Formats: sequence, structure tokens, C-alpha cells
Amino acid sequence: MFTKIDMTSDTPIYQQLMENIIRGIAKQELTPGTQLPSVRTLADELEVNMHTVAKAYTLLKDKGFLSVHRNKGAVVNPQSKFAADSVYLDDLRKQLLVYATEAACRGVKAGEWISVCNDAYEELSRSSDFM
Amino acid sequence: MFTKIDMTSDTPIYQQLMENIIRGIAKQELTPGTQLPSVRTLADELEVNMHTVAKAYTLLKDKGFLSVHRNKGAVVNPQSKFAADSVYLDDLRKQLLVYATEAACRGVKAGEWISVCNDAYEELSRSSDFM
Amino acid sequence: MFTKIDMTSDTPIYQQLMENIIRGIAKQELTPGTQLPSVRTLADELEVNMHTVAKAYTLLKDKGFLSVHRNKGAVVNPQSKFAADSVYLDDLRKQLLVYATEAACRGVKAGEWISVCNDAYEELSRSSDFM
Amino acid sequence: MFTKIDMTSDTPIYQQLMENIIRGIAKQELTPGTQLPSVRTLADELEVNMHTVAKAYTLLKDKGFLSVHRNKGAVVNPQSKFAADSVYLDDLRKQLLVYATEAACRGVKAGEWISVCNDAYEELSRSSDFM
DNA sequence: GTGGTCTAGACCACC
DNA sequence: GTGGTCTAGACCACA
Repeated sequence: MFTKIDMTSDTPIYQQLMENIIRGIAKQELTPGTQLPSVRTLADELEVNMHTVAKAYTLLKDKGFLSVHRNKGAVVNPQSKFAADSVYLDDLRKQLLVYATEAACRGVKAGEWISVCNDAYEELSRSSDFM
Repeated sequence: MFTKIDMTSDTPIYQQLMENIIRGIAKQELTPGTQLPSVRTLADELEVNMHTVAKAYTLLKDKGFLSVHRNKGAVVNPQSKFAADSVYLDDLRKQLLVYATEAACRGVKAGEWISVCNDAYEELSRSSDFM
Repeated sequence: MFTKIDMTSDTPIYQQLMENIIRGIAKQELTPGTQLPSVRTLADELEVNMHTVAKAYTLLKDKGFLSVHRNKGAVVNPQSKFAADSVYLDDLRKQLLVYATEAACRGVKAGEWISVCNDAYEELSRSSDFM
Repeated sequence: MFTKIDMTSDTPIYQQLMENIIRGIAKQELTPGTQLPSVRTLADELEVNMHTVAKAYTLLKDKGFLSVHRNKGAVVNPQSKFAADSVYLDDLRKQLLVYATEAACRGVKAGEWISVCNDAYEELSRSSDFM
């Protein structure tokens, strides 16, 4: 777990870490109530700096995915805390628009676009019992 | 045209510029053979640095969208030069996976996901005679 | 009573506990002479550390709300012991200034500000027979 | 300007700095469009660390008070960006409730409470032409 | 030159 | 032992 950090990538480490944790939640490997390793422990394990892990945790807390308990570290929130709302869906659509534009530009038709989107969503559920 | 640069955004200017040009091509406002303004001209118009425009042009050239002729500035390529290939589609799916993961995590079901993807694609064709 | 501790909040537990007890006094659920549970008992009930409860009690003693007798636990003081004096009112005004500043900055006019302050005070008396 | 950092205070430096800047906006010493010193410059001036200033700027950006331009540093937003909304007013009332409770508890009557709140708001406009 | 990211090591509040 | 804050110094992307 948590070992997929690519130090050569140009996406920041704290962001990769966020994506990893979100993936964990999506795949239900991290269920609500699950306690995450302390910033120091995880930092050691991943061989990155403490503050980098702390930043990821803090941002995930701000996004509603985690709660940071005083003395017990970070814990996964119940899904109600970060359920999709209209603001999120709007942002999402806006970001997808960028990709859709380039795709259309390259001659990808509506059907193919949907097909790729569908593939991406389904790839998620592979390699896990996530529904 | 070309005036939608948001200096306060945290997406780099050169990237916003790339997205703008790609949108122009997608909407067929920029057709193959169209000559783009010179680096200097566009930089003046947008009130950004010359190097920023140059960087956008170069990256678009690398992606196959433009040809940069030595003394004639940048010209939009025929679509065959940047038609979607399997490499591109793979990359696309990988990038969409990140968004799909967070969406699923937030309780967005497959149907809603497709719906949002579809909306994004259709938003494209609004406000223009594209497609 | 005493059960409103939010472990995920970023206000320290001992402070939440202090606020709870002060609220109890304000609502006259805790009247002068009332004996509070022992440190150990309350800590067990709230599932927090003994030292945390002790800290809250000590700070409330320093503020004049409680008397801590050696072997009899904590007892609520008569109001004369913690009646508002000019020092307290000065501190209060200074703290409110911070909130007033941000409010004014956000365009909240004097009337609205007073209205919110008034609401806060009145909210207090709801849900109890206080005042 | 910006020199009121109290290194002995137990409120974090970045927070004091935030309050200072908000006060500046409230007093209209910092008007929309005003450019703030760069993180390095301000850090030198205040004799604090660069990152501490950066944190204050980032949080103020998140709150809507500032925009951080790529190459020009932080700029004060137009008030529309951070005008009070119902969410803010709710939070405000909740925070004031804590103070109102202790005040009531100490025997401060509604009239005195409002009077103190009023004083705090008016103190703002003293020592400046802010209305 | 600007902010963003990362590292490293220290101290403190909280529990 | 936990996270939060601060310092210090480095590198990089962006402009």
C-alpha cells in the first residue's frame, strides 16, 4: 500500500499521495473509520519528508475525505462528508471539458469519447471488489 | 479571440493559451492552414511575455497541432497530423481515470459519470457551429 | 450533559470542555455550589485523557468559575467570583474587534453586525429556561 | 505597515499577519488592486521566514481576499470576491456564541453585550477614514 | 524575480 | 507519540 510514489514524475508528491488515498477509498480498501498511518510513519515508509505527507493529509481534510483527530492521526470520513454536490459536479464538468475539447479536436467522435470515459470508470473496479 | 487568459488562475498561462488554441481548432474557428499571429504580436495583444507564447506554440508543434515555419510563423496542421492514435487514447484514459476515481469515491454512479462526460462533450458544440 | 466533545474539531478538547461547562453555568444547569464529576469520572464518561479534564478544571479555576477543593473535586463558584470586570470587558472587546474587522471588510454594515451579535446572544437563551 | 507582529504571542505569526492584512483592507489602506510585497520582501521586513508569509498569503487567497498572480505576487481582490454570504454569517454567529455565552455567564446583560459589540465595531473606524 | 515544492531539523501544544 | 508551527536552505516552473 501507499508505495506507488513516482519520484521522477512532475506531479507533486503530495498530490500523488492524495490520489493514492482517494483511490484507496474508491476501492474500499480504505473504509470510513480506517485509521491512516501517522505522518511520520508514512513519511518513513515512502521515504519522503514528513511535511509532504502532512500537506496531503491537510488538503484531504479540507476536501472532506479525512478527519484529523487530535491524538490519533488521520481517519477516513463517512462518505456523507464528501458526497458529490452540485459545486463538485460543476467543477468536474469544467475540467472534463478541457479533455473533451482536445479529443474532439483530434477527431474523436461522441461515441468514442463516451467509450473512453466508460473504460476509465470501469478500470477502477477491476483489480478490486469495488462496485 | 485569444483573450481569455486568467492571470490569477493557477494553471500556467502557456497552458491556458494552448487550451485556447485547441478550442479554436475544435470549433473550426482555426482551420488547417490558418496562420496564427506571430509570437510577438500575440504576446502584445495578450499582454504576456513573448517566451510564454513561444512555449505554447512549441508544445503545440510537438503535439502535432501546428507547424512552425522559420519565417512565416505558426500554421495549423491538417487534422491527419494530430488525429487520435492509440497512444493518445491510452494517455487520455489514464488521465480520466484520476477524475473517475474521485467521482466514484464521492458516490457518483456509472450512469451519472457518463452523463457528466456527455455534458462536457456537448458543451463544446454549443456556442459554435462546430459539428 | 458533557457529551458534546468533537474529537475531529481543531479546537482543543480541554477548551471544548471549558466551553461546555461555561454554557452549563450560563444556562443555569450548573448553579453555584454544584459539584462537578471528579476528573477521573468525567474523563471516563467522555473517553478522554484524565489530564485533559484536569487542565480544563484548572483553567476554569484560574478564571474564577470553579473552586477546586483538595478532596472534594470541583465546585461551581458563586457568580460574584467571576462577575464581569473592566479587565474582562476590555479583553472581550479586543477579541470581538478581530471578528468585527473581518466582517466590516466583507461589507457587513454596523446594523447587520449588531444583528448577528444579538442573534448570538439570543440563541443562548433558546433551548433552556435561562434568563 | 505590517510591523505589528508580536513574536511572543501564542497566536501563530501567519495568523497575525492575516489579521493585519484584513485590517488593512477594512481600513481601506489596502484597496482592491493593491499589490502586496513579495513573500521574500515581506519576510525580510518582518524578520520572519518566507514560508510563514507564504502560508498567510495562501490562506487569504483561499478565503477570497487575495489573488496570487503568477509573476506579480499577491493582489487585493475586489470586495465582491469576499463579500459576506450566508455561510460566513452562520460561522460568525457560531463563533460569537462562544463569547456571548461566557459574557452572559459572567452576568453581562443583553444591553451591555450589544454595547461592547458596538464599541468593537466602532473602534475599527477610529484612527482611519474608514466608514 | 515570483511563488510552489521539497527537505531537514527544531520546538510546542495536545493528549 | 501526535499533528501544528516555524526556520532554513535548496531547486524548479513560470514569466
